[in-house]
Amino acid sequence: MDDYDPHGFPPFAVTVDMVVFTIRRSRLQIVLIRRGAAPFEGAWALPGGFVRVDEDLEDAARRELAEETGITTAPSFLTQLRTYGSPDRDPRMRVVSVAWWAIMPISTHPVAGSDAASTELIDVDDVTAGRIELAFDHRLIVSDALEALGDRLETTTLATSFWTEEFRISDLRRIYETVWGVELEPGNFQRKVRRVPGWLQPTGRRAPTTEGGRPAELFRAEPGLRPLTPPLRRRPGPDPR
Amino acid sequence: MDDYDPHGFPPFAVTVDMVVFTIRRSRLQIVLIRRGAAPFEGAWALPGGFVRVDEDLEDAARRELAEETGITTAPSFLTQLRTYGSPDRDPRMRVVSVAWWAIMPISTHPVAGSDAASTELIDVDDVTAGRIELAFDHRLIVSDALEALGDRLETTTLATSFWTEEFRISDLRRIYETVWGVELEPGNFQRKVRRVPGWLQPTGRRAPTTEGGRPAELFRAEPGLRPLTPPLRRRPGPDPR
DNA sequence: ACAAAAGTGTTGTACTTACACCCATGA
DNA sequence: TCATGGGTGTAAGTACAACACTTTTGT
Repeated sequence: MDDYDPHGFPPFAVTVDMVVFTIRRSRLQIVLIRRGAAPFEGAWALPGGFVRVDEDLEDAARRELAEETGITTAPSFLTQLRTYGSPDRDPRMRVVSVAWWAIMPISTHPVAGSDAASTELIDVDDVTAGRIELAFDHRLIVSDALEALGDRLETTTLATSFWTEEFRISDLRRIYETVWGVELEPGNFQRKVRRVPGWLQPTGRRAPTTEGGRPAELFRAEPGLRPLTPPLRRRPGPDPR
Repeated sequence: MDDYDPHGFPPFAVTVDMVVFTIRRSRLQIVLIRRGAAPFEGAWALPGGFVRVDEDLEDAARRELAEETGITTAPSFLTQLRTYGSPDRDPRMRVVSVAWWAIMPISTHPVAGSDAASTELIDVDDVTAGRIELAFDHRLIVSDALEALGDRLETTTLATSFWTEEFRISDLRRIYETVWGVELEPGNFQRKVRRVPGWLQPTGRRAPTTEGGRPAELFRAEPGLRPLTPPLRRRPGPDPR
């Protein structure tokens, strides 16, 4: 930084973009908004916007999420993804965007239909498969965020951040299946997550049986985030043909 | 981004900072420069500087590394770390810095003493332990980069990027030991890395024996980067007391 | 012969997948 | 009774750490 020049620095705009994951009807979804102005007017886009000059980047992410979507509950998890700054990513000017990803607890998904009329929850599959067009490089950002989420599920207790209330082990399993796009053995999954000391706290209650079958035990998640030892491996074990 | 305002956006400076790892005399080191101007004049700092207005972020990182350190060989690995943008991280103005980390091959470490007189290779330990003071939040950036490096060694074949030429398996083991700060069983390590198909390519040659002992086989690394299956786990296996 | 590093063998334990099987409920 | 999902048992295979042991060089 020897060539530092406080008065002649190039003019950059700095924005934040947010990928907010939630689960609805066993489907992994993200929060999107409809753009009201050019470019990409009418297209779907991630919530986000300008960072203020005295504002921390993470604060900006939280603020823009609340302002643009009407979501008032704080995400149960929020972390930086990476920064996207290709010179041509915005047709009008040079924009560097710091992307974040987050998890919204499931109990708070009256999101769609909130006061922000243009806010919707969209299936991640529809985005990654290209059935939904996103503005700017937002489709790439969503792919990267999905990758990061999948990685964190392997090594940390993050998955339970999708609930503030009770859940069944099969609910937890469906998170993993949805994010990883695989099917997991119910029995083996059960044992693995139960073995993690302290993660799943028994409530003593049982779920009402909905489609037949033995009622499931209900658990509450340990608060906070911890590394999983051993990790829940994504790849189906060793398979060196 | 509905409140997009091309003419009134807040004035941000965007910089890049680089953490460039290399190994010298079995010690993990990073490239640092001496600052020639205020603030932090005379202090150590990471190479880095302003992103140009039409320049890709990664290109800026490579350019600043070359300009500030005189290092002409391209790093064998370069990836984004994260972005640091606390409002008070630079006392003069609002700066958002996109941090990167990289690996320099060992054979190219005539770096210290190159034409950039202020460039030095410094032990990472001296930085993380606070024996060397760094400008701005650069000590935090180094810690985060070290963490990221350790993680990648677990799951990818990245470690061999430290060499362009031949190396011994014990050289490779010392990388892991240095970055993770642990001692590894030579025999077990040997088997694990040999088991990865394609990673270590035999050259048929043997190292001259330096301190006695059977001469080691010399290997060359497979080009590119691959996931390690199974990963080389950092934690000493399962140990649930 | 001895020291030292390279590399292999072996054993007991942990973890995994696959799949059989039992449990507890509603219809 | 049957269907269904919840949950446990079990066996074969993989990976692991620990450590003994053999190999191959220099002195």
